[in-house]
Amino acid sequence: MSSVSIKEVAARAGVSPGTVSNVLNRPEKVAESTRSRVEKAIRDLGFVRHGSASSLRAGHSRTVGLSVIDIGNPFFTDVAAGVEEVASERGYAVILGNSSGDRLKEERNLLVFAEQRVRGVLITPAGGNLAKLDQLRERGINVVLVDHPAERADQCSVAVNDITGGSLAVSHLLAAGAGRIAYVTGPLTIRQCADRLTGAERALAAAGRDPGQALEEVAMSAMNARSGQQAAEKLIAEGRLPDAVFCANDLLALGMLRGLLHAGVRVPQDVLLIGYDDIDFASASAVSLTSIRQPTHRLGRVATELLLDECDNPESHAHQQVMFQPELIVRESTH
Amino acid sequence: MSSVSIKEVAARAGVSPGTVSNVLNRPEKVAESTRSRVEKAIRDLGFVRHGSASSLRAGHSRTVGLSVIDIGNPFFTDVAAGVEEVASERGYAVILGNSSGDRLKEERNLLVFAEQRVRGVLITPAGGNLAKLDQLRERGINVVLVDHPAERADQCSVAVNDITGGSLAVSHLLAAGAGRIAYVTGPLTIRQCADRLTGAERALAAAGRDPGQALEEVAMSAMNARSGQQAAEKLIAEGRLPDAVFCANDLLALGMLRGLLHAGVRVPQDVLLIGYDDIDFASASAVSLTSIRQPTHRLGRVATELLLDECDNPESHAHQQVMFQPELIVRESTH
DNA sequence: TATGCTGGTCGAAACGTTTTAGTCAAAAGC
DNA sequence: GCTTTTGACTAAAACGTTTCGACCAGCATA
Repeated sequence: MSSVSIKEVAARAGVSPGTVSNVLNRPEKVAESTRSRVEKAIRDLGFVRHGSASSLRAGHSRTVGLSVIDIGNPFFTDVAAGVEEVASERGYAVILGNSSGDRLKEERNLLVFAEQRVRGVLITPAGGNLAKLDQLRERGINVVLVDHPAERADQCSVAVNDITGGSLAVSHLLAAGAGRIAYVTGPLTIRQCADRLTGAERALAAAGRDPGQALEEVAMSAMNARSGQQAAEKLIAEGRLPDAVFCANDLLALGMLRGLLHAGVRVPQDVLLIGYDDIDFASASAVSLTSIRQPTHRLGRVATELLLDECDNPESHAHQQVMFQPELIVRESTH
Repeated sequence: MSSVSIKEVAARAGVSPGTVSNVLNRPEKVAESTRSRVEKAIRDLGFVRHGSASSLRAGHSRTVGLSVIDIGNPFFTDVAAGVEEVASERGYAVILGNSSGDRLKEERNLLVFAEQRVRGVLITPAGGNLAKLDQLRERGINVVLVDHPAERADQCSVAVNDITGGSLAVSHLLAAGAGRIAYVTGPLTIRQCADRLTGAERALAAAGRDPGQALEEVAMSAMNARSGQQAAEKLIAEGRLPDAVFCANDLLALGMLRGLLHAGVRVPQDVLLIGYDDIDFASASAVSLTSIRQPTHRLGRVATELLLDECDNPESHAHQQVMFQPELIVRESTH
């Protein structure tokens, strides 16, 4: 109820409001003695700066918006944790938006961000709203793309090379002796899924195989464990079990694993299995899962650092399109 | 850059700023013809209300703070998804804070929330900061406790009965023929862990067993899969494998499962296993996991509804301490 | 002694809304 | 036909900061 304002602090410390503001924002500008007097008044009165008033006058807030595709996916959760970490270190608050892959929902999130006059936006675009993002930029809100390489050079982005990832996975399967490989994926309209496929095909070509022969695509509509299990059942029912299965994410792979084991197919003896993302649960499954690790947490951290750098040093800031490299983590499922 | 204000909209529509504000906030108060004229001006100019200015003057923002203990835990993720859903429906933005179980970090989050003058706070307390929460309330910021029953009647809380949950788990194990049961848990200073133990003991007592005899506690410092596996290794090494294992959460249970299978112990033939939370991965593990389901998503939704009701209808609002009941989900691991 | 600096502080004008009291014309009540 | 009421709108005062020019004392320079 009783919100103490900067004026009351000023009165108690016997200075002007402007001086209190200086203590808050540029302590070095005010004399030691008055500073400590003001600080005491702040403590005594339990003063807390009014963020809205502050950002109204200052022209910018200390918040960033984060829009993710699926807060339930450990991949995004890890990213979010990294974002929150950096933002918190720098005194920024994170406004969370979950687009659920829905373009309209994502648009609503962006509107909320715009209303809050966030300092910047971190977004894994669900698709279709790239023009909206440019509008945000025109409004002076910086945008960093997360897990999505920027097409243009005038913006920052942070991503992981999915083509390399796909190659890593398939090369490993080939080295382990696989002949026919199934690629279990989500919709190929999802960039990540498509890129991983490209990588897989390149690895096959590099090994002298014909991708059209050696690789079978199994596209599911969702990318969760249920879909993975359905894919397993399908492969088994149709009697065309491959030597190895490459799943576009770990949730699919875990479902696949369960489906295979359930039908008495042994992993890795009968079928090799590799996932993608290396979520925590990948190592905890009954047959621990070989996977492609992405620096998820790092992704979130770097994206946020880039964003805040762009905010705090607008003229010295150089846009960067950071591309991380994925890493193969070998475990029981291909061993 | 070019932020259009309400004044410019007013000028273009040939009305006063106050009228534009009315169109925004109480459209029914303004005549049809002017309203549509103003709305057109808003669209033409791409006006977006300045949240800070709005909340400065109005005295309250349209944001809520959410402080969770571990954003990496699917339990909290599901809660957060529910929160985000309701908040978004009602036009509120969610400010996310991750306390990592750290009291200082939690305190920092609360400070950020206070600065942002959030309308309310949703928090799963990490411990020790309950006085700080009262301070928030004095400042007029409503607080709803999440997964933590309120001790006093003057506040809202949403929780799930962990005693019942513990009883459900152990009753089920007893019915399945278990004699000696191990309870693998995190620190018993965590309320949830302690309550689940209490429930377990009650179930034993109700079945005429002596809890001191039939139940062995194995307390680990962390509640993740790694700890679960360590617990399994410990039980096996010491040669005191029980008939059944009750884990205080699914992460522990998944680790336990892996540890047992790895050592050639069959689940459920040799040892029955039950977890807690029923996270998605529980059903996707190689031996699907019997677990205690909590209405996680619901928890988040109801907590947010309660909070926003308290904010929007301060006088008619009745504080509620909602207690949900957990549910036993039987799967292969006890079958 | 006059002049220019400098470090420290002050006062007041913003920032973009919301809200309250007030204006004014037209409709309604008697 | 006069007052009241109503409906639609306006003008201006807040809300709590930040920032900018002004100010002033003290000190060094000339």
